[in-house]
Amino acid sequence: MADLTLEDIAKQAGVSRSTVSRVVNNHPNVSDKVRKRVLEVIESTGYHPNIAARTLASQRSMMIGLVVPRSVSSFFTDPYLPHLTQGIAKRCNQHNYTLGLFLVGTKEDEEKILPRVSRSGLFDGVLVQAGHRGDQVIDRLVQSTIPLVMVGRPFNPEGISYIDVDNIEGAFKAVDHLIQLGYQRIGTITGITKSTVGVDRLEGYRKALTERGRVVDDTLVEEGVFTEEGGYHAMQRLLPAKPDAIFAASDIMAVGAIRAAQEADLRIPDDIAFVGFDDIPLANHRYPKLTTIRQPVYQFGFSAVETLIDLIENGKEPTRHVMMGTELIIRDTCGASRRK
Amino acid sequence: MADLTLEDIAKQAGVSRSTVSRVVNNHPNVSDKVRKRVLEVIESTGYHPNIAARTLASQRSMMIGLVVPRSVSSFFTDPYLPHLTQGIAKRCNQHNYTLGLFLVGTKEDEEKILPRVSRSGLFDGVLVQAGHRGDQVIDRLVQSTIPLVMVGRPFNPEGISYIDVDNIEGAFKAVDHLIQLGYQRIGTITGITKSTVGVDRLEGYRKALTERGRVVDDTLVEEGVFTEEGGYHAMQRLLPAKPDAIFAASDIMAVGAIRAAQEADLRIPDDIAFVGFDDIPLANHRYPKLTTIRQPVYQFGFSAVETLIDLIENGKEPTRHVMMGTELIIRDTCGASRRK
DNA sequence: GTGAAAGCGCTAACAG
DNA sequence: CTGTTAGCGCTTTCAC
Repeated sequence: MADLTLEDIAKQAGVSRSTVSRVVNNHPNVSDKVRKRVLEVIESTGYHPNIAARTLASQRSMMIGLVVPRSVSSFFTDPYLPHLTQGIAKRCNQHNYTLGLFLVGTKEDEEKILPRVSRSGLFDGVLVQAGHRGDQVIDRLVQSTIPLVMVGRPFNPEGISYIDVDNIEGAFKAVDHLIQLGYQRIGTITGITKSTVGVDRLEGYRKALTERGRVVDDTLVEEGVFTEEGGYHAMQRLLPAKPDAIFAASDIMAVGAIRAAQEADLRIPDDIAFVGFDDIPLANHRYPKLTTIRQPVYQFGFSAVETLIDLIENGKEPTRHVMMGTELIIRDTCGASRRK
Repeated sequence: MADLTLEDIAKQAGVSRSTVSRVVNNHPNVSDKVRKRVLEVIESTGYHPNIAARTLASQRSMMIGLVVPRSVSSFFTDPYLPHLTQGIAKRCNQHNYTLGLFLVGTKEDEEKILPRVSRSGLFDGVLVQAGHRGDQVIDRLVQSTIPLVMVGRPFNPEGISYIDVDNIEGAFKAVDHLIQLGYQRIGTITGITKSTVGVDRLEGYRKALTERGRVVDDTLVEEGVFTEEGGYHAMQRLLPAKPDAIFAASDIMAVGAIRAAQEADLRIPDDIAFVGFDDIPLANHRYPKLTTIRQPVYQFGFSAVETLIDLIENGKEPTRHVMMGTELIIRDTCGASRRK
């Protein structure tokens, strides 16, 4: 049971260590007879290869790391990351990779984590969630030679593989929907504009208004951090401008914004409409239910893992960019059912 | 930069490999002079030890795994696990441990994950979130010889170290609070009673009623899964019994229950009061704000890691049991401010 | 198709 | 205090 080695199995099966190794690794050059015998011994003994030894000898660990930078503060506030992590974990399992998790909370964490993930050969590759412009961890990881895939477009994407949705287009759909419904004073709560998501969704908002011949009124634009409270406070700042509809750059901010509106005795969607972004489970579990732009977060995880494994096995060049689609999900807060 | 070995450093510093190893591992028997010289070479070359080699030679990987069983379905639905994971990750960093994440989603995952975590020597120990009675993963992990700490009390705790809160006492506090406020028909939405949390919080509910001379009315008790929808549906079943207060065994269920009550045109807390359990961030970001029992989830993570490292370094015997405190957080949904 | 042998990079006695 | 010497358990040429 405990601590069997290749040698032990070899002895019991009456073959050499190499042969057992070949069997374990599914190499072709083993006769069916021998293979069967070895497999039986392995089965009956419950042997499992020692991963550290295998890693040392093969220079492949079959482990990848997921790094969540410090500037991604919302790990347990927003279901986005848990959801992404699930997708990643699932795909790792399917490919027999083990997932290492690195949540960077402080400068101190940063120093401890970086060497462990970028050198030392323990990880074959790294997944990094995009964060704010200038995040140390991201920059330093990108500079290292380890295969790397970012989830979310970085500001400076040269030479970096990443997966993302078209945030401009997604935001465009949201705002255009509000325009079609006849709202006149459409405001937006942008995410942090130190992130590409924040910038892109704001641009989508602008683009929709402009293309429909509206003017962008800066008093209707407020920046918030990507949290419930961020949305709440941004909405409070927005209220004096009397918007009749809001596009919030994330569902969780939309939830906060709605709370602010409700506290100001506004009815939703009669007095003010909302569209969010993400389609988190809560969006469909609120009262009223949130109209939003769905992005396939779980699939991000799948795609990120696939891409990373591709990089590991086939080299980092050329750079891979995967773009995934978004979808407008119409529910109650946009007022579509009453307006049209 | 790339692929330096101990040998390289030794050569450059003019010492033996062992000496460099001693310096790297902070062994005492090295003269200050030599230590300094070696450290300089390490610094200037950017050398980092190869972890696989170290693991193989020392039989210690400095890695622990976190296993989330299949029966814990709410990984991205409830902030509990993300929060716990954060605490664990933080403590791992501080102790220079690397965290491996295993989310068991399907039977298939189970088969792939178990050998990777229980044998193969890759992990020095495992943290397991408690799940339902009879969960395969938990049982099989417990049977293996790997050091293991459960987060949450298992049904059969013999020989198993775990950390938990006193759920009976916590639920007691919640229900007693409602009793003190004068509510007469106090119902409860229990969690899944295939879990110890579910069982214990129900027992706390019963105990509070009984100790205050009330009778437990089974029509006021409904079981739900630990999700928003679970709470929503349980509440719908509870409504005909006309409760005037509800203790929900988790905040997320309370949120669902409140939605059901609101859809039935009940005002909160005037028509019906609510107390939850957990104190998730949302509890304080809802309108009205949720009265709840706070449990120190982040600290669970800390404590679990500490305990596991203790087990790894000092042996699994005797079994460790850590109990942490809960706290009643009074907000709006219990109606305390209006009643008293 | 199979075996022998040389490492992978490090730790840990054991000498000295 | 420092160096020498075995391994740790596996992969991977290279012969046969």
